[in-house]
Amino acid sequence: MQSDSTRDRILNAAGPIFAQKGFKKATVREICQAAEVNLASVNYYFGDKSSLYRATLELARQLRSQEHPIPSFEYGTSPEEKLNQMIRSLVMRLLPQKSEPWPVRLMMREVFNPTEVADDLITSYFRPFFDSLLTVVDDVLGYRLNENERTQIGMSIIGQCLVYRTSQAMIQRMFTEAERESFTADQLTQRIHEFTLAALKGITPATLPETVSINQKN
Amino acid sequence: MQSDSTRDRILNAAGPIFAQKGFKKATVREICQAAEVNLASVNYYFGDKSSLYRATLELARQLRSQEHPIPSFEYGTSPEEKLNQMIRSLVMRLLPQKSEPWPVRLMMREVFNPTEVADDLITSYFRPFFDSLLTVVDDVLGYRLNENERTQIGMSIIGQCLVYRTSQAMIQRMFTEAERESFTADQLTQRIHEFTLAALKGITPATLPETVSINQKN
DNA sequence: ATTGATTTAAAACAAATGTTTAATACACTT
DNA sequence: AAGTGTATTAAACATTTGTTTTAAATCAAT
Repeated sequence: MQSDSTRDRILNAAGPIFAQKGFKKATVREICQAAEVNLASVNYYFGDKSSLYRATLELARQLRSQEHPIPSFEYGTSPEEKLNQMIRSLVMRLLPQKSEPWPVRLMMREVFNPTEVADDLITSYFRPFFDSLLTVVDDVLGYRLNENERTQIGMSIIGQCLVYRTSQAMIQRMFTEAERESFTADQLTQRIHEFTLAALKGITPATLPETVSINQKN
Repeated sequence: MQSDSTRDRILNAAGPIFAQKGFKKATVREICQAAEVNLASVNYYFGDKSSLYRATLELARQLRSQEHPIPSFEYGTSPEEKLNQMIRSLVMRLLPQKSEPWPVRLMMREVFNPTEVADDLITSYFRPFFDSLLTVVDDVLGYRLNENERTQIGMSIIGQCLVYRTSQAMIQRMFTEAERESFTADQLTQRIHEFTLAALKGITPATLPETVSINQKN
């Protein structure tokens, strides 16, 4: 199938444009011009603009998931080290890089300004990560908090990481370039890890039904 | 001047619509219909759509700033209590409420998806809050961290609060309605406060003049 | 090479939308 | 009451943009 050439050119051109401008602001003409194909090609190959968007998002997920899987830990990894890896994984995904791959940006856009494709993306991509993170929290604590507190602590952790993406605009305007350059993945990972670890160590389980000890202990 | 009537009707109608749909998706026709004025009135009174948007944002800021000033503390307030109040202030502003006032939503939209009016909004509205928060952090610690760490700890705190707004879509899809209902301002304030306080207490300052990382591997 | 399907190309179409115009109504002054 | 400046209205205009059409070109198989 040599259709590959044109169809793929559209897909590859649409990715960065959708990622940068979003579904509404990106125009079919713009995409076709970037792909150097005729205006009608989008409708020919994808039916309409929406379907092209879905196809682009699907491609993004494929490219991305094989690149940044949820961390899997080797036997013997300490809970603290697991937590560190989870945080690093989050920060690495979220931190806006110089040449940020468009799949990341597109998926982020979809998550924070969902159209209608977001459901699947979240349940199959973020939810598992979140659950995995909570398990690590259990590990660090040595016991499992009640659901409510457990969830909100998870939110506190990802909140610390997310803010560096969601508030990009704010950061850009609140800090000098020099300050911003210190926001490296390594440094942020370390700081968030330290902050979180200290918080977990110091937490007194607010609601104490008999906190059941879980996993390997015992 | 009975023009007041029409001009104000436009402004008041534009507020909620811009807040909900953003500048691009909100249409002049829609606004005029809601205001029950003629289509041409927007251009007659404001020149063009952009100017109307700016006027709306200006109104939003006026309405809002007199309602939620930065907390000022009475003499004798403990550092911990100050921190609690700052966090509460943030959470209250950020938590999506059932009947959320449109000025909040509009300003949030502008902050996270800035058009070009955002600069002023951030420097005059958020930056002072952030500085104030950092001062409270100094108080709680009893000393002042180096700029870098101090800033990033501030980010960790506001990140915990911001996430409940920026990730609304994610939250809606990751948690059941019952779980979400436990995300009350009071409870979140308490949790974030506890988490943050524990983190601050447990932090080992890397504030020595030389930036020596103290990551003690275990 | 012929034929039939597929792909590309240019133009046209239709709907949405910001803006302008030109006529009319209104209120207030003289 | 006439006049004048302001406010309102309906219609038109111009542009953008997603989509469709129709014809030409290309390719693969017989």
